[in-house]
Amino acid sequence: MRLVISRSRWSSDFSRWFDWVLEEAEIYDYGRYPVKGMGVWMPYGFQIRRRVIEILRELHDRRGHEEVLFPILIPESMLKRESEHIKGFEDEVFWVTHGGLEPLDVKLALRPTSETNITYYESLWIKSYKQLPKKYYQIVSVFRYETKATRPLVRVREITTFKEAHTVHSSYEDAERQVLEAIEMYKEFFDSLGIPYIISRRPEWDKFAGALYTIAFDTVMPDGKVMQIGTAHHLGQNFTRVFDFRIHMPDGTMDFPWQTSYGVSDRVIASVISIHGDDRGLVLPYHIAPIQIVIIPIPAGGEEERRSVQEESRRVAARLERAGYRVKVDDREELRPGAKYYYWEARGVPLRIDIGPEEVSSRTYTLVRRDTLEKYKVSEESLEKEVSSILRDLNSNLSSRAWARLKSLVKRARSEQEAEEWAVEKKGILELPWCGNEECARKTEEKLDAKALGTVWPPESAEGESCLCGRRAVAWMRYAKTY
RNA sequence: GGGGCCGUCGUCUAGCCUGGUAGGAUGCAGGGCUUGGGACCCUGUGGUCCCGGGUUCAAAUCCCGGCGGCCCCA
Repeated sequence: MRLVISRSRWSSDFSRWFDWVLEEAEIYDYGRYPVKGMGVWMPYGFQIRRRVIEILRELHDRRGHEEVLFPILIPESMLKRESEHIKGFEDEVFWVTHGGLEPLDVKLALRPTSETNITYYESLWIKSYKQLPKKYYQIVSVFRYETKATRPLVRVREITTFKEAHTVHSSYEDAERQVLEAIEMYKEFFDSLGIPYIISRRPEWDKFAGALYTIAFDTVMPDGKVMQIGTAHHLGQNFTRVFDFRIHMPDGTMDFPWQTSYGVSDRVIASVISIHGDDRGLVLPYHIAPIQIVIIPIPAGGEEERRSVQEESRRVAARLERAGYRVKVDDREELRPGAKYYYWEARGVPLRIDIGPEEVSSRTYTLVRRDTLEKYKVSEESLEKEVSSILRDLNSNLSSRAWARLKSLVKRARSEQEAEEWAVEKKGILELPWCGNEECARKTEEKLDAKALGTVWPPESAEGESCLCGRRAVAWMRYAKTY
């Protein structure tokens, strides 16, 4: 029997596919909790999440970031200190207004993000340029009172996995260097998960509330819509000024230091699930898979054969565990092998090993990789070598398949006609020459019924091109339907 | 922000229009028979019909409000 992978439901009915896979693979139980926009991480999903978080920790620690943990409640006066910041968030803050039966005299916000309370503490801890640069991060829940339709992991009211980094610097330039480091870190992070991305400088009117500028990572989901998966902000002195956070500078003066912040969220997990999946369910890169190898004993034949299949399965499991893999023998007697194949395929286990009387007598194993469903006959001696090479190949295949898809969905157009052709389907990202005027981009947004993501980053001049308005273009502006 | 659809065992769903015994499938548990791509048979288990109010002799069903989910448009 020849098995082929199919991705028709995955691409044409993505929304339902996504809900289905979260439930079927026991990742995130959404829609039953009696508070809108909140869900429950189930054990299997939690393990995936934990491994993704560990990658983030390792990355930040290695680059000199220190993990901290700030309170979840922020007093109103503190959150409102920076006026642009609060303007950007005020319509989506959850407020704690009572303690028991008593109304509080100071309202407390459930943090939507932590620039304010962290800056306040930095101002207490940091007195001199000699302490800089300083890089903190925390991985916490943040809350946003979403009024639009919510979606599991993508648009929720409790973002349960918010990695926010906050840094302090003695100059504008050093903070800018930090934004570049953040971009390098996120590239490394998304590359390790095989998630393809494009990097844009968000338009002025869509930057983070309180930032000088925002650099964003976006990816394209199976339905062709674009999702923001990471951002890095140069905060300038906006927050340090309002918290009167001044330090001793090398020249003996006192001045406000410069800051950056950058974050990723649950959406990373949503995208790793979505981008690599297929009609059978999840396909997980092996380093984040809770179970990397599942062994299915095929208990055919007589008593004798069945026992030797059992023993061989356990022996192989032990052997692979010694080699460092997370292995599971599915010896449930109530399910037949076929049902187990579907079960583990839905959960995205990267590699399956079938062991039946045939394998035992021929001293071979049958390996089936999840991404392509290809079968390999492997000799007893070469087991570890083959497993390792298949798993590495699976990861790189996931990545290149995803990158190829993303690249095919980024289109550069030069005329209104080409732009209109794109707008028929609106799949992926459209790049157009842009004159630099907000009004012009706004009009194009309206015309295309798409959102301006920002300009190509690193900056690429659009010399010789002209904007749709006829003026000389200065940059490439990206447009897309977004989540 | 605007519009539409929907909420019944863990899950999917019938019943609702035309008010009167909540039924099926799947899952789960036990047993039998099987086991190389979702087997089958028997038995059992499982429901505050989303919540609150109203109408009625009687509400899953009709009406109002709330909560929650999905889809489309902006």
